[in-house]
Amino acid sequence: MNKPMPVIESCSTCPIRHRAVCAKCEDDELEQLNDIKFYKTYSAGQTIAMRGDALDVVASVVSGTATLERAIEDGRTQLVGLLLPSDFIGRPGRDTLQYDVTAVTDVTLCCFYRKPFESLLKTIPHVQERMLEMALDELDAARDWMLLLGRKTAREKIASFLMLIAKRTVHPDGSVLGDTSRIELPISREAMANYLGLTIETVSRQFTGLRKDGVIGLDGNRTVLIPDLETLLLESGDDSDGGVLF
Amino acid sequence: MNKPMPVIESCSTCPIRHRAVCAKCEDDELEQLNDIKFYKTYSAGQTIAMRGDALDVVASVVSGTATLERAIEDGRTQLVGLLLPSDFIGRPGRDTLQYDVTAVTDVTLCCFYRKPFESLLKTIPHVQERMLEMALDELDAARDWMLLLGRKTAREKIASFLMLIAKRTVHPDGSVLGDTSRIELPISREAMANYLGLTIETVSRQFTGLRKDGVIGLDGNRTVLIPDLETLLLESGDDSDGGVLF
DNA sequence: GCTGCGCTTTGACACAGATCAACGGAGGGT
DNA sequence: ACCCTCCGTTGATCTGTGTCAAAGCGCAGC
Repeated sequence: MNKPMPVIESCSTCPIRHRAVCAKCEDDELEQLNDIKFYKTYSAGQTIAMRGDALDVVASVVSGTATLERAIEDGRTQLVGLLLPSDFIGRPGRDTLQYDVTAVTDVTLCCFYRKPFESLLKTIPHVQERMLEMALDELDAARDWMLLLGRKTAREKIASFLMLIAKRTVHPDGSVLGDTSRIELPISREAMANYLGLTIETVSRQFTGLRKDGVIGLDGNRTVLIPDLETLLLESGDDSDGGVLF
Repeated sequence: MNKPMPVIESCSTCPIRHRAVCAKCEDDELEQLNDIKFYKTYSAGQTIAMRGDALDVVASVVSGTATLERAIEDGRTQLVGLLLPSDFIGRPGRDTLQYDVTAVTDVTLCCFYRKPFESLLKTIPHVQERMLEMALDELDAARDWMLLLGRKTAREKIASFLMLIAKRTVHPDGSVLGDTSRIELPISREAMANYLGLTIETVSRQFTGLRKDGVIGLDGNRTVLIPDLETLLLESGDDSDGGVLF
């Protein structure tokens, strides 16, 4: 179903070396992280952790996609985060997990036991620095998402989501935005619905609508063709964005 | 309209000394912050800063309430944060502001120029530590809010909002949760609507509904009586919460 | 005490998206 | 090749919330 998981020898060859919590580390600091890290893999669909679990381990996503989910009694659920490679799971200074974490594709995590990691935070300022940066970035992303959930129409929500994926898609040649004309959706219709505060039926209808209007093309369920990124951006509702993409 | 602003002599007598970014500072560290801080006040309704503004100054809210807002072209706006005393405005490492910041009551800010503040971050680990803690807390709050915006009904949204205010209300006697039977809403119906992803008409109708059902009482527009916090919690949709209130 | 303005409430109606239900199509197991 | 299951699509209808409109209420200024 998937390509075999790449074997990672050491931090220096790690694919997320320059984007994860370790991004700012010097070689000697990296060494310290290297000493206490360990890898764990999960297969698609598997639960990584559940709300209320003891938070003994924190981790970075090395490859694959996972979701962060919040649920209420009657079955309603809201996806509150999409964890792509380099994203961080868990938080120092808290001992139970607040969300359900699920692997949606096969996932490899670079894990640390929380306690030693917390000690390292104090001795390696570059890790804490990077953690703060990442937390603030996620906070901004969460706030943009609040605008989407509170005020955007279904069509705008779908368009915004596609823009998000397009922006985070790394292409085979390594470029990030070069050819965004073809993107792979990392999650199912159901997960998308949960992310966007919609039902799967509405998601499906909006996809059909955007296709009929020529904004996107569909090639199977998971592949979306974007003939013109500008048009899609317009549909997303946040044009005149100040234009800052990253 | 308001009580006169309290004059703050030094950090040691500051009302937010133990909750703001400086919470973990030792006396000598506090001294350093003290040296570069300055106060600024805004009156109710005034714009503190706008999206796109250069972010030369970062600040903590000392007293009053401000809002963090995101807008799209056609006038739709979404409140993405409620800034109460001890909350932080601005972020190190970014040079333009992402949101509109508005004072909803008279507000006093404890300000720092961003550049020197960033330098201090590197030399005073306790500030960075606290910033990280606060950023992660806000991230959790933002995610809970995403659940609210994406999945809750109008009535649940209002109930959740009232719970939020009840929890953060500090009573005259200094207790936090003691007598929550009477709370003051810090913001107008319009701001509430923008916070909850509703219209003011719906907000109004839900207030009326909750009153008719005896869940709350109203005393004027800004004062809400809560006969039974349990009942309100039930209406908010996140009972079986794990019960952790703080 | 009146007048006018802003905020809130209430009412009538419209509509986007939810809900309920049926169908289609791809992939895997036998 | 067949069936079965899972996922996505499409259709018909319902409903919660938005929209448009008007009326109530409190408060500042004259």
